[in-house]
Amino acid sequence: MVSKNLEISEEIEIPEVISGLRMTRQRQEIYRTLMQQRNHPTANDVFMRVKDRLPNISLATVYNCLEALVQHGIIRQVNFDRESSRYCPNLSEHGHFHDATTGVIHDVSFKPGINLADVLDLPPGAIIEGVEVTLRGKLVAI
Amino acid sequence: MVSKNLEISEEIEIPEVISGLRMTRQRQEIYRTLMQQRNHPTANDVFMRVKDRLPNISLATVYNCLEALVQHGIIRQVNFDRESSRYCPNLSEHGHFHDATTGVIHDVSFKPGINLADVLDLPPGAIIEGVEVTLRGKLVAI
DNA sequence: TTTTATAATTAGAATAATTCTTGATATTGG
DNA sequence: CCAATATCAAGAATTATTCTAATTATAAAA
Repeated sequence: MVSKNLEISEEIEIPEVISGLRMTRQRQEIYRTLMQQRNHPTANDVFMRVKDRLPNISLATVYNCLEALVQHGIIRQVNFDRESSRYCPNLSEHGHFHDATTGVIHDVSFKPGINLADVLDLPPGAIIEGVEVTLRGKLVAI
Repeated sequence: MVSKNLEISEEIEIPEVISGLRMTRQRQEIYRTLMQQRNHPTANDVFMRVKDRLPNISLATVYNCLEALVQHGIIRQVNFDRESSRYCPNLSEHGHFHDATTGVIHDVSFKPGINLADVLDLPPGAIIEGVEVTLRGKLVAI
C-alpha cells in the first residue's frame, strides 16, 4: 500500500543541531528518511524518497547532506564491492550481510564480548580507526 | 632502483591452465605481476607494469583478465570504500588493514582457530559465500 | 532591523573507474 | 585445414560521484 508510508510517518522530531552539524531542512529530511526506512538506501533512493517533501531538492544536495552526516558521525556509509554506496543510521558497531538472492542487507552484530582486534593478527603498532565487515551469501529457510 | 625489478624477475613459471581457465599470454603476465608485486595494485597499476612485457596490451584487456582470474578464484578483488579495486593473489582467508598515513595495505589473518561465523550474530539460515574484513587506521612505531 | 559574512543549495558540467561494442586475432576441436 | 569459439584491442558509453558557479538562506555584527 503506497500511501500508507506517507500517512504513518509520525514526524520524528529532529534537533536543530546534531554533533555540531546544523540540521538544515534538507539534512533533516534526509536523516528522517534514513531513520524511517532502514533498508540501507543508496543516495539515489534517498533522493527519490525525499522529493515527496522537498520537491526542489537536487541529487547533489543529497550527496552533500549524506556526506555531512557521515563526516559528523551521524550516519554510516556502507560499501559493497563497487556498487553504489549505501547509508545507514545504525551507529552501533556492526557488519552487514548481503543476501544475494533478494538483495536485502541485514545488519549483523558481534556476539557479546567479542572485540574484532582480539580475533585478528594485526600488524604491530596498528591503531584501528574504522572497521568494515561484509558478508555475502544466501538466506535459506530453516 | 628502477631497473632492478626487471632484472630480478626470476620468471615465475605459470601453467597453461589454472582452475579451468586457459592462461593466455596476457593472463600469465598479469598474474605474474600480481605474484611478484604483492602490494595490492589497481587495474591501472597492473596495466602500467605489464606494458613492459606486452607493449600492445590495452587497459580493457587488463580488466578482462583480472575479472577472469577473479571469477575462477585465482586472485581476489579487494575494495576500499569507493576507491579503485585492488587485486591480490593471496587466497588464504584474510582481511586488509589500510594504513591511512602511507596508503599501504597489509594483509591481516585471523588468529588460529577463529571462525568469523562464530563471533557474529548472523541472521538464522544465513549461508556465507564471501567475507570481507577491512580495517582503516594508522601504524605507529612501537 | 539592515548589513555583512558565511554556509548551504541547486543545476548542470566534469571526472574517473569500469563496462560495453565492434571488429580483428588467435586457439581448439573436428 | 576449416569452422566454431574465445580472446584481444581500441575507443565509445555508462554510472556513480564530485566539482563549479551562481543563487539563496542563515547567522553574526553593527
